Amino acid sequence: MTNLVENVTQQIKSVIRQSLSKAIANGEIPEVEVPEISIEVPREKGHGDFSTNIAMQVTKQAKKAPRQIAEILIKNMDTSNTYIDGIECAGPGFINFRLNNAWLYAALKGIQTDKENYGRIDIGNGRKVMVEFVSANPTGPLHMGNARGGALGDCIASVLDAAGYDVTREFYVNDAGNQIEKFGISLEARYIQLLKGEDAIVFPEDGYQGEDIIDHMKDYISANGDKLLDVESAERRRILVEYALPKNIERIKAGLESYGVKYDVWFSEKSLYDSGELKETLEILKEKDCTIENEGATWIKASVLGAEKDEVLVRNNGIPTYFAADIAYHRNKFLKRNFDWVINLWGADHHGHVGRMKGAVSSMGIDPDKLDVVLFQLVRLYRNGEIARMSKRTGRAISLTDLLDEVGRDAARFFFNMKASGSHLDFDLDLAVKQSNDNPVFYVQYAHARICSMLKILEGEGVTVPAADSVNLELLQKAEELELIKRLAEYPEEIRISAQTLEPSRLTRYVMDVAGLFHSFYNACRVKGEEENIMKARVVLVDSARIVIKNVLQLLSISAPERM
RNA sequence: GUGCCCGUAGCUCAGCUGGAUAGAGCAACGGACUUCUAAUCCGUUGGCCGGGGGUUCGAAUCCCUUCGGGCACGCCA
Repeated sequence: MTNLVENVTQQIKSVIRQSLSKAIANGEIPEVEVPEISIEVPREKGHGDFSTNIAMQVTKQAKKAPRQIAEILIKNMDTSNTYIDGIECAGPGFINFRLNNAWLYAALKGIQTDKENYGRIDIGNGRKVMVEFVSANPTGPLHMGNARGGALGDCIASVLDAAGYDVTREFYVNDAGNQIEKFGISLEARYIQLLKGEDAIVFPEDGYQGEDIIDHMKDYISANGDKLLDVESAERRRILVEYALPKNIERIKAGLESYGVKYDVWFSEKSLYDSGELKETLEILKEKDCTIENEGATWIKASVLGAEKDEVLVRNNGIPTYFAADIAYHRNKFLKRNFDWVINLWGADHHGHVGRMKGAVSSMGIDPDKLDVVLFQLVRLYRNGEIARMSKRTGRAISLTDLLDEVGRDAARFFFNMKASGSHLDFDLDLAVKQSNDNPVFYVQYAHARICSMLKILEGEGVTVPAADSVNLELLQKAEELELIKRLAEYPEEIRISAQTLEPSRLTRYVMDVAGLFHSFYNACRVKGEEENIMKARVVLVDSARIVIKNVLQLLSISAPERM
C-alpha cells in the first residue's frame, strides 16, 4: 500500500529528531522534552513542500529564540538518502523543506502498482466497526433526511473500509413498539373509512397522515375485500400491520438499493423483545440501581445518564419506550456482537439523545468513547430558486425515489457528500441535472471520460500504458504535471483524514481538485504526438489520474463513465 | 428559560486539535478551439472571518460575552 506523503513525512520527522538529539548532545540546545513533531504542507508554495513548527514549540523549554533554534537544527540535519533537497528557516521560526521530484515519481509508480487498491491504508488494523444509518421508521416512504443520511452513512462506511477497518453496515428496523401501534391504528382507520365512508371513524390525531397508508388499504381491500370488518380490533390491526409492514420494508430496501446502498445487516427491533434481551437489559439496569419506579413507570436515573432529568424506560402501561429498546440494542452491538467501534448517524433533531445514549452505554460498562454519533443537518431542496417541498410527479412530499427519478443516483450521492455533515445543505435540483461546468458531478466525470477517450485513441495507434519502471518519469517537469502528481500522491492521506474526521465530503472536494488539475494539465500539455519518451511518461501520469478519479468515485458509489 | 449546531467573498461552502500574505466553486468581466472531448482552460474583480473583550511570540481557529439563524427539551421515535 503506497503512501508517499506518509513516507516523506516520516523521513522528515526522523531527520528532525536526529538533528535535535545531536544539538542537545553537543550542547547547542538544552535538554528538552520533544513534543510530537507535526509536519504540514504550507499553504504558500514559496514556503516549500513541507514545513514544521518544532522550533517554536520548544522555544520556552530551550530558552532561545525560535529562529535561533531553527538555525541550530538546520545546521545539524543530515539529509543524505532522503528526498530533501533544501531546508530553510523562515518567518517566525518555521523550518521549510523543499524536496526533489523523486518522491513524486515514486508516487506515480505506487499508483501504477496498486491500481484499484491505491489509496487504501491500514489505520483500522481490521478493527470491527459498525455504521448504523438511515434506520427509517418503516411506517412510510424515505424522506430527504434519510437520503442525506444514506449517502453520508454509506460513504463513511466506505471510507472506513478503505482505511482498513472491518466495516458492517446496519439498518435498525423499528418494527416494534409504539410507532407500530400507531401504524396499525392508522391502517385500521383508513380501512374502515374506505369501506364505510370518511365519517365512519375519526382518524386519530397522532396517526400517520401519509397517502401511502390509504394506498396500502386500497390494495388490501381489492385483494381481500371487507372480511376484516367483523374481526376484533386488536386482531385486525395485527393483520393489517403484518400486511403493510413487510411491503414498506421491501420498498425501503429497494429504494436504498437503487441509491447504491447495500446493508450487511437489517436488525429487527422486535427481535430484542423476542430474544428477551430487552428484558434482560432492564433487569441489569435495575440490579445496578440505575432505575427508579415512579407514577407506575420505570425510569432511568438522570445521574446515570449525566443528564438533568430521569427518562422513562417502561411506561405505566407496561410498554417499554424506544429508549429502552435502544439501550438493549447498543448492548447488543457492543457486548453480544463485540464491535470495537459503533457509529450512528442521526438527524440533527436527535442531538438531545446523544448524551443520554452515551450515558446509558456507559452504565452497561461500555466505554462511551466507543460510540460516535454523527449528526447531520437537515436538507432544503431548491427548484427555480425557491424551496421545493412537493414532488412534481406525485404532488406529495419529495421522497428518495422522487429525488432519484429527478436527478439520478450519481448527482444525489455527490451532492449530499459535498458538504460537511454539520452544515445545512441546500440541494439545488436544477443544478444537479445541469450538464455544464457549474455542476461538479459532471466536471469530475468528464475528466474521467476525457482520460479514457485519450487512452483509447492512443491505444488505436498502438500506444498502451507502459510499465512505470520502463519509462523516464523525470521527463515530467512542467508545473502542471508536478502539481497533478503531488495531488495524486496525497490520496491516501485524504482517506486517513476522512476516516478520522468521519467526513467523506473531504473526498468529493479532493476529487474535484484532481479533476481540475487534470484539466489544467490537459490544456497545458499534449500527450499524443509528443516525443516518444515524453509521451510515454505522460501516458503513465494520465492513467494514474484516471485510477485515482475512478477509485474515489467508486468509493462514493458514483459511476465513472468512459464516454460522455 | 436551558442545551446543541451554524454565522468566512454577491451566492454555496473549505479552512476550526492555534501558525506565515484567509482559500475553492459558482456568479460578473476579459481572453483561448485547423491539433488527444470547449461538459475544458487562462486571467481580472471581489473579505472588519457577525460584533466586542480575553489568553500569547502568534487567533477565522481556544475562552468569555453579545447579536442573528436553525434545532431540541414528550410515559414520541
